[in-house]
Amino acid sequence: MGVRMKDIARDLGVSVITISKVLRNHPDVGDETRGRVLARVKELGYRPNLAARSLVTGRTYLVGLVVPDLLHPFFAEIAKSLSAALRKHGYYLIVSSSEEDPDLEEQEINQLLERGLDTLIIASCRSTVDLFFRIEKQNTPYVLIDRALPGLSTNFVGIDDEAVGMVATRHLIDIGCKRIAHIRGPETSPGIRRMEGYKRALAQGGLKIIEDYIIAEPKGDVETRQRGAEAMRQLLSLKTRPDGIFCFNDPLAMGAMNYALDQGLRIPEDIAVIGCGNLHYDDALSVPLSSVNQHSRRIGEEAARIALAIINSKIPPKIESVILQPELVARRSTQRHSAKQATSRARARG
Amino acid sequence: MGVRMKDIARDLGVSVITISKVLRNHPDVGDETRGRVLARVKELGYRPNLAARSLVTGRTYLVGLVVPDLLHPFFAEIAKSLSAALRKHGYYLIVSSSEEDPDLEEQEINQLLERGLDTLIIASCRSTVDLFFRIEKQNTPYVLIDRALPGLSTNFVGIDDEAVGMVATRHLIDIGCKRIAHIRGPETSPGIRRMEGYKRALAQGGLKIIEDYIIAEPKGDVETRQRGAEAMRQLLSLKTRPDGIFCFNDPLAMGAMNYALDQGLRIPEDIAVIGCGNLHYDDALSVPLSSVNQHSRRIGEEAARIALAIINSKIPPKIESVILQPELVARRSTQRHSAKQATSRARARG
DNA sequence: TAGCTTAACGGTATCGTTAACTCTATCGAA
DNA sequence: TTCGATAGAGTTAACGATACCGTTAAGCTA
Repeated sequence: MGVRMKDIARDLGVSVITISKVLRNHPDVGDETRGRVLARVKELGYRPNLAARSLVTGRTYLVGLVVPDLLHPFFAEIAKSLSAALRKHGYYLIVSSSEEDPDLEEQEINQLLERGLDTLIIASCRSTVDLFFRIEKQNTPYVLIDRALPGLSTNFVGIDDEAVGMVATRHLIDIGCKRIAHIRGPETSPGIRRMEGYKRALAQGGLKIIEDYIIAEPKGDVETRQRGAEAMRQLLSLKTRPDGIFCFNDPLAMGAMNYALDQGLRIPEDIAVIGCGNLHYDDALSVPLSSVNQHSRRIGEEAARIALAIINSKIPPKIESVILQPELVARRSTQRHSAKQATSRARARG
Repeated sequence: MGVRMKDIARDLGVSVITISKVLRNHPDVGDETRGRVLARVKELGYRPNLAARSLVTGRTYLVGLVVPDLLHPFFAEIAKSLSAALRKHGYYLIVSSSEEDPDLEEQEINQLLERGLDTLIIASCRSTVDLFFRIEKQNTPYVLIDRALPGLSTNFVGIDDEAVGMVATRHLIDIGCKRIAHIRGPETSPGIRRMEGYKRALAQGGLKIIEDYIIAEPKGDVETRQRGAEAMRQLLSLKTRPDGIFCFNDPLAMGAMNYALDQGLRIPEDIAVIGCGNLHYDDALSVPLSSVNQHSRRIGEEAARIALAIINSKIPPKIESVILQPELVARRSTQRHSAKQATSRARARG
């Protein structure tokens, strides 16, 4: 196809090895020779054949990413920052979406392993660890992100999900909510830990934990927002309805808010709502939604850093765990004490 | 590392070639031998080394995708469906984001070419064709998506952007708008053609084209929504303000809507607004936004089909151009009259 | 001058797979 | 019987790069 080392070597009257050394910055080459080689390399537009290089070095220069949903802005942003960070070091990212389906996730991971990767980065929707033991057997290093797995001590980058639950719930307490409900997420580590944070904040705030106020994410093959609406329906049918709701994520919160608004309730006057994710359209909603920032970009960057560290060290480096702290983003949906602003848009909604 | 063909061959007392033939479904193998090989392959968990395969076949089994913005749901969905479609055929997708920057795009493309790809799929933010001539010289086939380039006859998959402009504008006419404005997108083919469609629909509807009603996308390093708000500000400062607005995309429309609402205007009563993209949060906005569906999933699938066709044909296949037709999604932001009136008008128009 | 170190370069084997042949039975038809 | 066709296997030679080790020449020390 293109021009090979061999061509340049013949051209310059040196050996192929010398070319190879120049390109890899090996010291065993004289300055004059190095200069001639580099000039010719540029002139001929030589590009190394990575397949050949892979074959002998055993590296593929590829990193795989498996996430539950590539369309979710949180994961999309992770993918983007990860890809950019890897690219800077000559590595490329292959992405994969598991659609929150453990079986599909396994299939995707197997396909990626078959492809041959230097590292695998996974936000797993699985609750068991067996698959990961198998990955370890295959000698492909991996980094978990977002979702930790109990009983698996491995590299991890994510947010402190208990703190997420605490920050959000404490904010609701701070604005004066007394009956705070929680719409849960899936039964993965973020879902569990955010609920724990919610409970802990309630306890610290001197509020009782009411089991009826904790709604499991409704099942069914419908959009997340519809599940949020269904959860809100359940909450509103209770004898004493809550006055504040912490939702596992923003789409759930959107669904819940819209259902409440449709029922004629006012947000935040009747019910305050806070989500998590700080999605980029949160402030354009009918009622701008308070949320908790998850630092998706940082997660991608840290995951890239760890991945490269693993790849570049001969011996397995020590296991790293990066836990980021969440950040409250307060908007109108929890703005309990200034009813002034809730005018023009509320009217337009009609 | 893992288990190789050699191991299986030694194990079974046959030659490596036979294993290779079995794995490639070559006919020159007896059924009994084939069975024994497959059984052992499965038992030992053999995975082919793609680097070695690449070296001899000259294929990398990788397809590259370059889009202006990976976080934009339109492109995210294309990436997702493309990746899934390719995976079914043993190909993998590497994604790249150019951030609407032509220079960065060139850099990303060069990096991807260096990596070695079987095909490149590009939604280009460039307006010149020179880069693509260079790509052609490098012998990497490519497919353009979403944005066509004038003077470049090549494989293309996208939507009929003139039809987008016509469908949206005609809808505004149908609901009774008389003074229809347009907030433009970037100066790429979709931006230009949608405006042409807008003008053509106005002409067909017997409305005058008023240059003041055509607002170029405001510049500046701000979010798209803020640009939409700024455009709306300009429109509202006109002596006679428009009563309907077709926006190049949904984020622009969101910004425009929110600005109008904040100014105390009612949507759709005072101004009807329609965007394009049918983003998945359109119906959760303060006023659910009418839009035009761009069939992003189909675009990804068609691009994958063409890419695979190119890869699998020895001779370059004939150039394909797939133009999808847009689809109106009417929501509250254009719900001017009762449904009855709207349909009768549409019927009257023929 | 012998012996040693160091800089600069080259030879050879190898990575795991496939393409393009070649070889050898077996079988049926002439 | 003999010939050729055919099915099923194997032989050989790449593919393009790197690792490992060896070689050479120059410079230095004693």
